[in-house]
Amino acid sequence: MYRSHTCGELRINNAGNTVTLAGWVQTVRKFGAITFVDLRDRYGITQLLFGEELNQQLVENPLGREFVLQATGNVQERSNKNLNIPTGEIEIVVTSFKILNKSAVPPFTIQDDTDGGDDLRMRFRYLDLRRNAVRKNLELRYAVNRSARNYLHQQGFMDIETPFLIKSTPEGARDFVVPSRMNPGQFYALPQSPQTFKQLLMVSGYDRYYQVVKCFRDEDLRADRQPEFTQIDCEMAFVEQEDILNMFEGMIKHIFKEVKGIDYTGAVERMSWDDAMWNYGIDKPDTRFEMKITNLKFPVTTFPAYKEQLKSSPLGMGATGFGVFDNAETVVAISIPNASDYSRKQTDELTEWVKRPQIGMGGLAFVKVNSDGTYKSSFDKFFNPEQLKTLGEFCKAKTGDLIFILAGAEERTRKAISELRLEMAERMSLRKAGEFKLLWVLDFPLFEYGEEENRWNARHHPFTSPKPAHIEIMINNDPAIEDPKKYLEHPYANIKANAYDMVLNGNEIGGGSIRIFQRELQEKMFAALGMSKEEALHKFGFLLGAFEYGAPPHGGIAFGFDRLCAILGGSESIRDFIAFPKNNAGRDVMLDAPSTIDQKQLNELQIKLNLK
RNA sequence: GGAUCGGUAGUUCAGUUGGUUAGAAUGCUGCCCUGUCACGGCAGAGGUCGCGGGUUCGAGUCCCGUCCGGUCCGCCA
Repeated sequence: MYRSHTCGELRINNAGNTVTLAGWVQTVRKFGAITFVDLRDRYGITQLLFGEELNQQLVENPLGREFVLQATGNVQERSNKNLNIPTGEIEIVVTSFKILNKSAVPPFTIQDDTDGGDDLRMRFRYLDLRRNAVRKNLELRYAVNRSARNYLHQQGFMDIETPFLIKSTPEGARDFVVPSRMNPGQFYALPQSPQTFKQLLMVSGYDRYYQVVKCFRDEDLRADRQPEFTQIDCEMAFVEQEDILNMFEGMIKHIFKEVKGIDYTGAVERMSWDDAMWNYGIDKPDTRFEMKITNLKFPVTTFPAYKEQLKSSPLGMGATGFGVFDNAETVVAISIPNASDYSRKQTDELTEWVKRPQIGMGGLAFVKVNSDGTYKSSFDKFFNPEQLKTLGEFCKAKTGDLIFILAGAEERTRKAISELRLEMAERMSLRKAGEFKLLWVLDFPLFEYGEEENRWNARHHPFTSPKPAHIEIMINNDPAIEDPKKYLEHPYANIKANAYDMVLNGNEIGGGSIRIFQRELQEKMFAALGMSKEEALHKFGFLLGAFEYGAPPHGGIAFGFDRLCAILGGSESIRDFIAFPKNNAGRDVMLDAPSTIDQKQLNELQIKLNLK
């Protein structure tokens, strides 16, 4: 028996017991004749007291940081208690000890506030994982996993594993490929998601499926993106959108309750994609705060429903004399409350901020609504006080507001104002850490225009069904785009999908759709994406075939598990919620992977390298 | 594919307009210390300033290239 207790469980009522502990040496504090040792395991820290009679043994067997130590002794109440730790009222008076293993001096301190940098911590991830901060994240991850599984199990979902070695279908993301030794010249692909398998399971009658499953995408990384990542992947048969939204709203609320102790009361807010883009400039708005954008000018084709607003806008029709506005396709504004006292330095700094290549705007115009009711703008040369007042009122600006205005090409400008909105919210401390705000974004466009090939791409994926009312548009119109500049006028641009995203604090945490389940419509969809009949059969023949044998209506959703954990843990980066993550170049710096392979292996695979 | 920030002691960092022997904290080693828990005190060891080239009387500092790491844009159905 190595231990009778963990290092986290002994309390004052254990006083008098004889116990044996095993763990890692956190610190050694020597005081002449007596020595204190903090012994750590993943359950906590317990103080060991080595008395005078053990001095000689300690000289012969010196202890160092991270040594693995087994100690037997008696629990006693401390004379000086440490109320900062749960075991702080007691200590173990050691009677005998044994060094189970020595340790080299660790390259960084194993403490909550470690001195180790990110790179070093990743290289020695097995040491980093000993730290409380990282361990807490993995514990949170496990709690979320368990909670999701519990909920889904209660709801009758069945966990079914799907294969990792599958067929490459390079539609969306790049596939990771795996050469097949037994089939020279042929390759498996690792799944970007179990999408088609879960649909086949619906055809097979497993009408409630889920899996906490690894997915693989060979694309460039970000702080919140890894080449292999985990999804909570779910699918249901005989459901419509409303059923899915209710079921998975329930799941997230269940997780909030079990993991964070938060009662998320009331229904999750719902917003159409059009409204999200119109009011926030992005399809995943952070709704913890308002600060909606005002559309002063925009292409009618993008927002046909708002034609009237364009007419009433002070910039919408005709020339103002200010070229920046007059020449822009889109002009959008946000009012920042209580910011009219921003200095020249601050507005200059924000101007530089929007001019960075990542944002890419030409400049930043502003209007201050002064406390005396007057308006002061960065373009006073072109606008008289009356015009400024009209503009300010149109933006619904209040006294003390600072209105920022961006002008430029539709897509870029809308994205920029959305970034500026988040940046200003950050500066005004409106993105509160402990607050969680969920949102469903609905009615996404089914297609998006692909400039490179001048054709339609599936915005979600090619298995997403159109809104029932829009199926006719698809069937009755040719997908071909004659004039690339007028793609927005093509009937396909108006087709909305039965697709939905769940957004948490401005992060997409899940997305899904009601699927196509009839062969004809699925074929029509492949054709719309520029796939020939032969190509569709070659890539997805199995699915089209399955649809001929009684495919039920079905739909589903997948949650980004790593990201969900990171947000619940209050972090921007998902790496500390993954035990062994990759760096931003897709490398595992601990394993030093990827790496070259032996010529023997290449020969077996009949692969010849052709490196540039 | 692109932008940007960084790389100096085991570690985290400082290092001025280019100028004598490159510093601090922490860690490490040794000695002292019977109530610490970020213990304390004294002493000591520890550096190819990422790498290569260039400018210069002289480069950690300036220039070019390259490698490594962080963040972002493109990309991510």
